[in-house]
Amino acid sequence: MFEPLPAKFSFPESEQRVLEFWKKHDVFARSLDLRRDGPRFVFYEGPPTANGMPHPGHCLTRAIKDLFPRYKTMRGHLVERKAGWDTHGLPVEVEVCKELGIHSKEEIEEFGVEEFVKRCTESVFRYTREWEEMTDRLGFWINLDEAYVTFHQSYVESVWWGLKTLFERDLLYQGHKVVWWWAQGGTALSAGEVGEGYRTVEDPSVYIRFPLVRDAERASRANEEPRASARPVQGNESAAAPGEPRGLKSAAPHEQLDPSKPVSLLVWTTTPWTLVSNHFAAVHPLLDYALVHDKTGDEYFYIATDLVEPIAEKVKHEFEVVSTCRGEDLLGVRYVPPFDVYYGYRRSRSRVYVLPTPNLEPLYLALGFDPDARACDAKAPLKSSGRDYIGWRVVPAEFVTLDTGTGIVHQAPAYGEVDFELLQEERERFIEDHALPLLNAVNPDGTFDASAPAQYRGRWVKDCDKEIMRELRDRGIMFHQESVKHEYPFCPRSEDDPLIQYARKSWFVRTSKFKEEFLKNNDGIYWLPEHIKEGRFGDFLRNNVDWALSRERYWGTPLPIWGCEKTGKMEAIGSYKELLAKPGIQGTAVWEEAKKADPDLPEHLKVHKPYIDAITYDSPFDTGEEPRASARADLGSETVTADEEPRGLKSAAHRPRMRRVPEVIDCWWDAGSMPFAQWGFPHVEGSVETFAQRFPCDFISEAIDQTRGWFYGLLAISTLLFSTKAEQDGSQSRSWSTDITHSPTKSRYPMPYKTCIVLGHVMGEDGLKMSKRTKNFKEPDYIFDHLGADAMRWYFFSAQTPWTSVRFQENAIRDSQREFLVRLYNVFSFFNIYANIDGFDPGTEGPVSTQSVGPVSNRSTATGYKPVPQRSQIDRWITSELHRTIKFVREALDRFENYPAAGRLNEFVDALSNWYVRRSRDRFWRPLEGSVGVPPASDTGYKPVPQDQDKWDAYNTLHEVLMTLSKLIAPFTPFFAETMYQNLVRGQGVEGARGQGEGEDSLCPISVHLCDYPESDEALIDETLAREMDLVRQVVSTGRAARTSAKLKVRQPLARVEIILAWKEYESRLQAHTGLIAEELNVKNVEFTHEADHYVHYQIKPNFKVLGPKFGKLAPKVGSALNKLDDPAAARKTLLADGELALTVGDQTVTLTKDDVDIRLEAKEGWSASQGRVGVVVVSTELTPKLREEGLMRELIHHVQGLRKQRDLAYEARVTLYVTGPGDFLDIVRRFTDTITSECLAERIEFAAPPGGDVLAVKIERHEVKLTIQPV
RNA sequence: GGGCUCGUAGCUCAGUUGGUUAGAGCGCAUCCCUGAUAAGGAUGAAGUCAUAGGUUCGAAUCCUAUCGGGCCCA
Repeated sequence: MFEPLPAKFSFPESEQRVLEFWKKHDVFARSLDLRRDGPRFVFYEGPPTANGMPHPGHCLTRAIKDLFPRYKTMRGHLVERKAGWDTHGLPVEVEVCKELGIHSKEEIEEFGVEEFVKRCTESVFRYTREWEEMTDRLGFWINLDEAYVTFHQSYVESVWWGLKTLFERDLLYQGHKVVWWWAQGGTALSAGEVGEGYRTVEDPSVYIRFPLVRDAERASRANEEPRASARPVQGNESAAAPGEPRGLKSAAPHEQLDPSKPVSLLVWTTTPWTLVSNHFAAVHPLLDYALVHDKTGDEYFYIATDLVEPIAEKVKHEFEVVSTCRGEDLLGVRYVPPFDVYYGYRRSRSRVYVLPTPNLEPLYLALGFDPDARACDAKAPLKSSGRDYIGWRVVPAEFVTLDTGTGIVHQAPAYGEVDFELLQEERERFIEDHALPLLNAVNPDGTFDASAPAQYRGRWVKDCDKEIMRELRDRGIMFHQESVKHEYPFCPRSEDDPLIQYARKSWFVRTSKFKEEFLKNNDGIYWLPEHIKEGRFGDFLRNNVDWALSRERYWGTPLPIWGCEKTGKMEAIGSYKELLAKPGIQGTAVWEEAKKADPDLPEHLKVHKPYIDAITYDSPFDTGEEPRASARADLGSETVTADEEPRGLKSAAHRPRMRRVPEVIDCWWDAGSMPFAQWGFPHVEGSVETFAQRFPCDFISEAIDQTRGWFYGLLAISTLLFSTKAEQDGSQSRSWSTDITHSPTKSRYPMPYKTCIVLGHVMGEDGLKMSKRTKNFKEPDYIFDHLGADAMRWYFFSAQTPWTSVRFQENAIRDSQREFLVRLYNVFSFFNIYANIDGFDPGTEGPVSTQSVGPVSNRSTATGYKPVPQRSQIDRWITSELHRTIKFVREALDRFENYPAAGRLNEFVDALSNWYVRRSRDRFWRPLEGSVGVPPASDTGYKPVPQDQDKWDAYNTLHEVLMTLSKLIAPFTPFFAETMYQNLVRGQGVEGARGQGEGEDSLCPISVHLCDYPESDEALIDETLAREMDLVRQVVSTGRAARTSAKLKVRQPLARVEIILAWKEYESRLQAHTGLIAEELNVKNVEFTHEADHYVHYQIKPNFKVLGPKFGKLAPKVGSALNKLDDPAAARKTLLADGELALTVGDQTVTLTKDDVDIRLEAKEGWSASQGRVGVVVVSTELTPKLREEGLMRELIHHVQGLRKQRDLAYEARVTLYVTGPGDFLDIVRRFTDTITSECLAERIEFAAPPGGDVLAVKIERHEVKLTIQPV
């Protein structure tokens, strides 16, 4: 007995019961236990952040992450799944700021870092419950109880270990980076965040004069060597001879002019505030530049030659080109910038001088090379010998274009990435890096600092634009001013704050040194889709730049570097324990007191700001040597610096202390460290071994935006720490990694993951990005409650390849559910109903095999069991289809291709429902021999009799198929699979399932998820039968079309169909199935006709695939000649008889063979015929009286069945049928009494008016008939 | 602005190495069937394969450019 299914089956409700069942029996844990000795399949969970509600996109990721581990588990692997939470980063801080109603870093400091950080820990777990519920409800099996958490002490210390290793290998260093800076928030934003915040705004667009310094030195040289002739064209090499300032050798056109004439570079900018910090003017060395005479203002300008006309037109001035030159001729030309603050700066002569701002320190230091000069005249020594000016001269740059501006670009390296790179290039020419200062008149909070002109100090730079422009106009520097609309980024979290590009000191990891290793590693990764490997990801690796690691924020893994306050020398710390073991440790009390004051404070916070910052220790670097001033700034000192009086002297009485640098690190680094940090490697006991067993990983999957996030982080960090190159680098930490990389069982590449499925994004109902504002998507919970988790999962798996973006549409999910799950449910329910009616027993004495169905399966105790090969054709056919499907699905899943696998399952269920069950229905309905309709319960001692064998074959086959299917779909739709399994195999609904261990043995696990994945049995696959059945289905489909066109209902039996096949060999395939075709088409006879010219036209079509290569240019002509054949039927005969056909094409004759052409059939008009791919089917429309009578009988049965349904009678209920009507009709009914009573489960037919009750009056053809049924 | 990717029926998507007649499902319309009923079947309408060039005997497919969407980076 199978637990009867409810009248109204609800997927969501049944899923709830399955969830309870899993929980009650701890099925996930048992599925792991079961495979304890199996080979590992390593899965890494990319940690989500739980500070927001989970949305449909997260469901997709989690569905895919569940599918393959479930599959691998059923294939015998041990697939541990450790969850993780990403808890650090700016988004968390911003979320907390929002709650607190604060904004800037100052406000955070004011609020208190201690409390702030505590709030962050609370914020990141705000939605943990929702996340856990979603995870659970979706059926994503993952160990949430032992999740790794990136802010936990053991995790942080693991990350520290990695960073220390890199620091000691000189792979972690400090440098500058120009970032998109949110000044009000005091932080850099990630590219993604910047991308979100672009808006169209109107900004000033100004053309500015940079008057030239009429350099006497240069001019005299120019006179000696007027216009040097041919020069090499390569930018940098060209201009400067060794030891000479660049450009000095060449002569620029203006040097021929009268020195009293005003000559300027004309530059363009949209950010006037950056002019204060101007350092260079850049030209493209290979572009043409013109010296123009502006007749309107009687002055001279340099601009790019191609822009002379557009600019003249724009400003409505009359320009005259005096002469032209290459950009490289201008290199080294000096100019006067708009502001004097740096240009005119002079190093103080006084012994003690306090700089007004730390931003001046670089300039102050740079002037050390030429202490007596004003900055504009200062020179510093070059590597090549000689000296060059430290600024305010023309430099070469490849990035200069003619798209906008003047072809001469104002350079303020502190506020532009390319500007900054250019500064670095210039620096390369000098012996000392700091010979060229980074000029920066802006504080990190976006206000002008004390080095800026007095009227702008302390004000937000963008607010000063207008006044700066007015000043420049007043001073005659402004040449032209307008405004321009363009895209400019704003802070996406605080929409009124424009971002600025701003150079910050930052810590970098030298990833670029490992580019080759990355690529080698990438080479072995199996990417889906494939193009990621060489495309997006490969490109990213090839263009690798050093990882900017540090963040000037509060909530993140603290950078574990302590520096000597005196010497600036630094060292890295690998763990908290290591830190506490340092000599002269101080500051631990801060944490202890905080903990005492608030015992609930998470212990993990002690490795975080601000507590960790309080810990200092004695410097090991106090060797008495002089400090380097530049080193002092590395400790984040913003304090005033005095000449020759280093800050350290203040504490000279004490031993110098080691203090932590202030930064925290990029949270992507946290996530990328998870392969080892999730185990607390190497500090936690046993973690080295644990890690070694679980590295590298077999499978990860996240959405495409993780390419440069987690995917890169994982690969980069693992390669840096554990690759061959890492070993060669050598370090004291090497012993850790050798354990991993020397393990003979692990291949060195790829690491840290072997397969990566890159998912597309989930879109809203309208195909656009999901948006909380427009609410263009349904919440996951809504789908769970209305359609169920399986429906959502199936939609994700089956609707498209996982890497295309998918619309989250309720209707689409419902449709895919209907197509697969509902259809499958119908079959399942059909089986359930009739198996119970007939008392089919799947075999209770021996357990059902967990292995796939096959001749060896332990099912011999099932009612009427017979091995598959001895069963009927259709049973063998569906079993064969099942095993072909198993094979296909396994192969697809082994390649991590869920989409084709799901598609194949869908096709199988369609074949099962629309062919097997439909074709086999009457086998299930037929009464058991001698039962007189009363089904024998299995306990009445019923013994199968031979007459019933076909019925039991059908039950066995369908049961085997459904049972196997439940396992096959288990990784995809785990809930419904469980429901089916419990019902079919365990013989009950999940809620009634036997308790743990009870009635269970190795062959009958209590859950489908503890079963092995079905194996395909080649012996049961019959490819020939599959092809035949395919052909039959096509013929039947064609035949039905023919009936439709003749307007003959399928109920009406017909005398015969004729099948005309395009190819003779099809006939032999169909011969064995004529009975089936006859039944399906409700005809008495099936005939094959070969020469049927009266039914069909023949067409001889060119087969270009063969003709093309054979005839080349003649092929189209041969083709059209074939299409224009006068008598294709005759040509066909010739071809069939002789094997070849001569054809005249133009003036030549060609010979065609059978392979050169395609013969097609087309039904002639006037026949009830229809054509399909295989041929033409013609139905005979002639109705004999006998056929007509049969049709009437079927019509009658149809109405009776309608009545049964209308009365809601049980399927097996017996009735008495009352019929009245015309005598001739009743005669027919009498003749068919046997058929009617059997089909309608009628005990007898009364030809009398019924004794009351509902009477159905119908018209059957021309007969008025009254019908009534009464249950017996 | 650069890189990657996609653009095929009203919608969602297939379309293998180029082969002349571009498919499926859903939806729609008409009809049928109904003892699986949240079903099932048949037929039909619907496509300048984003656009423009090129290569080729032949292009949805290969090449180039353009337009549009997405993602990543500037």
